[in-house]
Amino acid sequence: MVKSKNTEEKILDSAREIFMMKGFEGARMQEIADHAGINKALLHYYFRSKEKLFASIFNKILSQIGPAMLTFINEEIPLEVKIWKFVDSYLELMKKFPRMPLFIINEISINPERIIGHLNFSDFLDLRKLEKILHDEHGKGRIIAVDVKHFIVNIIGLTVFPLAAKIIIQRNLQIQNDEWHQFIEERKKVIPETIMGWLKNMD
Amino acid sequence: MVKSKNTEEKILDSAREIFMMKGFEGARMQEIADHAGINKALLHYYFRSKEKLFASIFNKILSQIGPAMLTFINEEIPLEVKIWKFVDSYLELMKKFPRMPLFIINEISINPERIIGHLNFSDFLDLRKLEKILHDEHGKGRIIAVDVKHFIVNIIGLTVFPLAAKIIIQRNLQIQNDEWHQFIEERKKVIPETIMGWLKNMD
DNA sequence: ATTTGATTTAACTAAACGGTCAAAATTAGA
DNA sequence: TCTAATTTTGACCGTTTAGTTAAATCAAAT
Repeated sequence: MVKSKNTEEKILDSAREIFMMKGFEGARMQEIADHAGINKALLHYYFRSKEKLFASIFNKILSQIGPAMLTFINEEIPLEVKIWKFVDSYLELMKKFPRMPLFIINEISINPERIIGHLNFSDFLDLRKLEKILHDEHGKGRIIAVDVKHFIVNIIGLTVFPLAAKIIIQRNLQIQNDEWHQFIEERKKVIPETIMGWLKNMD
Repeated sequence: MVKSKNTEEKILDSAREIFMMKGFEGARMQEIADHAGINKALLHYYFRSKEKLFASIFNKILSQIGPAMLTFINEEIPLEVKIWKFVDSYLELMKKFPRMPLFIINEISINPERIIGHLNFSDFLDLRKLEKILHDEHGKGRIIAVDVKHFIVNIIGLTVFPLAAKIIIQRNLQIQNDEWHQFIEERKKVIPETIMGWLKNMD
């Protein structure tokens, strides 16, 4: 006999929702149970502790991020298109779960021990390969020489920051809720332009 | 008769330390008291509640950020230098409190109501003025036409993200603790280069 | 229909937490 | 030195929290 798939899924969905909204410390098992429409005891019946429940949803989330951005690097397409594909797939993924980036960064920063082993994007982001691509492009005189670390931090920073700091940006740049989607769409153009402008800035 | 300045300062320092490390929900009044070397009752004697103590350090922190980055915009210096000055002053300020950016973004995102009124960088960042600068530079044919919103998000994203995601970046790009300082120094060059490359990318 | 195992519930526990209180200690002015 | 206000403390309180337990319900197989 299998534990009702429905109940387990309802729990995981609710846990993700509440944990993302309040963080590990701020989340309450009672609130997760309420949100799932079940008893608190049943919550502990499925996932023995808050820590284990958190680990379940956290692993699930992390395992979804990688593959969603994996594809672009191996395809035989121009560098600019690779960047666009990365930004596009990342921003599309985050439309469903806007709080995900900030949630992940924060929980890892506050409690790195809990995470060890889970998060290495080396699984889906081959540093050496990327380094080779940049090196080759530079060899062909197409781009300036850049450090792959700054290349990655630049792209991810430009992409992730506006999502993580959404509320602050909305408040200060006065972007209404209905304009936010448009702003994110614009970034799909702006980010590749920014990176390529940098790479091609050959004075 | 004045409340011992020493004790109040010790409390505020400890509170900032603990709150930044664990967040509002994760922080414990007992831990803050221990860190300050005082009794928990004394903590409540100085700051009546956890909320009020948190508000005190949060306001203090926010009021320090603005002015530290204020100066650059009004000076009669080239745009690139303005950007460099902003990045430099921001990164220097964050050397003392590396967890500050993530802390601020997270607490505001989780509980925006608590913050209302505190955070508007419109006090020190005049959007219209910046817009005029970009417009004039474009008029002189020096840069492409860009949206000031993306200009700001780009600069802040490139600057703040590596600080906020420090642990994740260190793990994945294999930057040791003693190399981190060097990496941040490098970003003072990379960020202005990235932005200016973008702005001057006139095909 | 009865049995067996999985699922769900209400009621409970122990510990941790923010906060209070009254008394003790300290400080500063008269 | 004495007094009065401020500062500091240990002991305490009520609530909230994650987690447990034992009984009840349900579903499927015999």
